[in-house]
Amino acid sequence: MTGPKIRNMEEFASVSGISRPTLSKFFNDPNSVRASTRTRIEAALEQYDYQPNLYAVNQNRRLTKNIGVVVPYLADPFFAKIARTIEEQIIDTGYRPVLLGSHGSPEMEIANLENLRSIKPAGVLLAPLGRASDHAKIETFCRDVPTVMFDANIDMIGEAFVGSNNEQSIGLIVDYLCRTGEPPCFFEMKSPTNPNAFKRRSAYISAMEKLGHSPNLIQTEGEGWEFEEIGFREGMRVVRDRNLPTNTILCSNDRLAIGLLSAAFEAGLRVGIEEGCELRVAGHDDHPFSRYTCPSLTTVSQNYEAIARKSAAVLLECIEAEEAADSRQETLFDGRLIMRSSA
Amino acid sequence: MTGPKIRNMEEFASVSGISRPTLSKFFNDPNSVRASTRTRIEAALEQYDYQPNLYAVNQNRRLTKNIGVVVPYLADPFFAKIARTIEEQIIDTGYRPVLLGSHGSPEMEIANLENLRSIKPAGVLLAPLGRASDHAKIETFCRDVPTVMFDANIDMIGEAFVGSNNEQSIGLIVDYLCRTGEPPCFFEMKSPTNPNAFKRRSAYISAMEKLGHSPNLIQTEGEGWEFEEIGFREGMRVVRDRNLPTNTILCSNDRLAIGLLSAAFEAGLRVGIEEGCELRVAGHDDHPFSRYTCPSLTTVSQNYEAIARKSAAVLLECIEAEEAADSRQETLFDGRLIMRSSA
DNA sequence: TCCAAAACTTTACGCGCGTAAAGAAATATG
DNA sequence: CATATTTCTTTACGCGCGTAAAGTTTTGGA
Repeated sequence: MTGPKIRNMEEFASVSGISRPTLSKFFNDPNSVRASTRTRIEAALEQYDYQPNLYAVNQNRRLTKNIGVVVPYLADPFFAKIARTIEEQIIDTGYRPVLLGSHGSPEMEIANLENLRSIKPAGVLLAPLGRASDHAKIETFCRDVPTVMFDANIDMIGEAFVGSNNEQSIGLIVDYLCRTGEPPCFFEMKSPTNPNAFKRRSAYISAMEKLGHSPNLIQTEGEGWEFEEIGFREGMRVVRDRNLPTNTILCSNDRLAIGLLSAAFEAGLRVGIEEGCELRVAGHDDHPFSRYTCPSLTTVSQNYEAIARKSAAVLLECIEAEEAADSRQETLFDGRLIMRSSA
Repeated sequence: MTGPKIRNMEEFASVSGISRPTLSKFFNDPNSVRASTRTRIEAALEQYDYQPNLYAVNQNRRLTKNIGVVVPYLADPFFAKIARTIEEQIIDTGYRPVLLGSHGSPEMEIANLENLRSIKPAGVLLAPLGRASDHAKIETFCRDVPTVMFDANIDMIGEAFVGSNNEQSIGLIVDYLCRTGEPPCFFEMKSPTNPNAFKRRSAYISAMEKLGHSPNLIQTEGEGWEFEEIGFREGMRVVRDRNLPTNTILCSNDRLAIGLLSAAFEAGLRVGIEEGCELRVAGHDDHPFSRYTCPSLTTVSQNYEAIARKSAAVLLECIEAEEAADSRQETLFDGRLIMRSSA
């Protein structure tokens, strides 16, 4: 960084003694040039600080190094965390992540994709809103740019899907709850925002039936992404009526459980596995805050680290293969039981 | 969208009957052309779907329409929310927000800024890490690109600062707590991650002294952004020792309070304003989850909507003025007391 | 109606880099 | 050491758009 400011690749070529086309190759992929010249270039880079103009590069390359990352709701710490992990993966492989949140809105989800189109991304990692998503438009988008879905699947759309094995994880916790107390009823939204909710519902039902219990669904009203609010409101009703068929509630996700726990607390209902508790509550996802609920929430954690790694890896494969895969692979990771004091 | 795909502005010029330079003006600012031609262009845009190549545009314009938004921690819903609001403001004014989170790391904060440099942003909205930030490097950055700080101030750096009036908001809640019960002690991190913490500490002290009480600080160990964890750990100690000089605790922020409440609950300590409660706990920020703590958290809300609007507005002024302001304005918004059941 | 000002068209160049082609130089192979 | 192969340099063009300059048309005010 001692020399004067370099204005363009031409100038850097003259001061470094390397021809511009070779430099161009180098910046595209440092390993595409001979080791000795690579060393020379890197030495020059230490002296003069230069980096290629991003816009000029991307205008001319047919594929940019940009990778879009779209999540349904950035204010949900779960998505913020998984997005962050994905970003790290992408950066490590030399690409540039572009993070966008859809704020729970299908229109914004499509707007985000259209926006990504204009930066010509090499690929996109999309955690779709799910049921509410505009499937047709997403499919159109996926035909143009390699897209891997994660967290929530949309059948047949995108190059691949990476997510959680809801069948396994719900089975795990239903199993645990039945083993340690009364079989759970299932607390969820009547028309869930998230498509995983449907998988979890049916996973709950089949897990219960396998154990010889009859499933019992508590379906709340409410739309949108204010899950705590919904869990709280409906939880108040459930708790007030006191007409539960069981003392154990399994929530479709942790955020509903957080609202429910809050309602139970306000109603003076003791929740937990300790002596004298009237209710057990369990969640799903191991939300960052579930450790600090009162009582702390028993739940099942998604392996979001693995999901992030795998989805990024699969997308990069697609990109480097430079052609649409002939088959659509789906990868599901198992959940892990997190035993705390609420159930 | 009926016609064939348009490849570039040249083509769009021929099909629309408008010359390319005029189109270029239009896309830069629709109001810079005569109303009649603007109508003609917009009519053509409805028929043929075309939008200028982002990279070609940005390569040649001396200033892009990009605006960087950097927050210290995206997984904190408070920052996710304020960032979202800022993004909306930016989009409304025809700019493109680029959202980056620093993940609590000073290195990543600088890396984010360097990254932004390469996309030549028209300006940047920065919520710095604060104490941990590399002040020198941030200052260097601010000399090159117009930057408005929000949430946390760094003295003399950036074009302006927009944030909360900690003096007022802490005064508000100290006042309330003293009025309705025992004067509070102050629960905070010994070496706080956030610079607002220092302001809040001194605001607490002066508010207490003004009311004729002697201030009392409980300073926890711990570094980083896992505030709930820190609040919980230290809360356990406080609760176990039971040697508080008062039954009222004011936390430096809601996330510490969330951890503290969790600790109190586990220790079987009843928190709240109701009959029979042993402890009152209050927070600061009106964190999205503070409504659902047990008991629900009494706190003071930051006017993040106003902060977001104002900081975006100030930055746009700077950008359109095209010169560094001669003075550095600081705008502080008042907080609002949110009374719930914890205090 | 006339005329100056405003807005437009035409023409042309430049931005910084990707990339193709042909020849020169450096390596690898026997 | 001679030759084949790889890698480099030189040269040249194109990407899509910003923008300046000069000439032409449109507009609006008196």
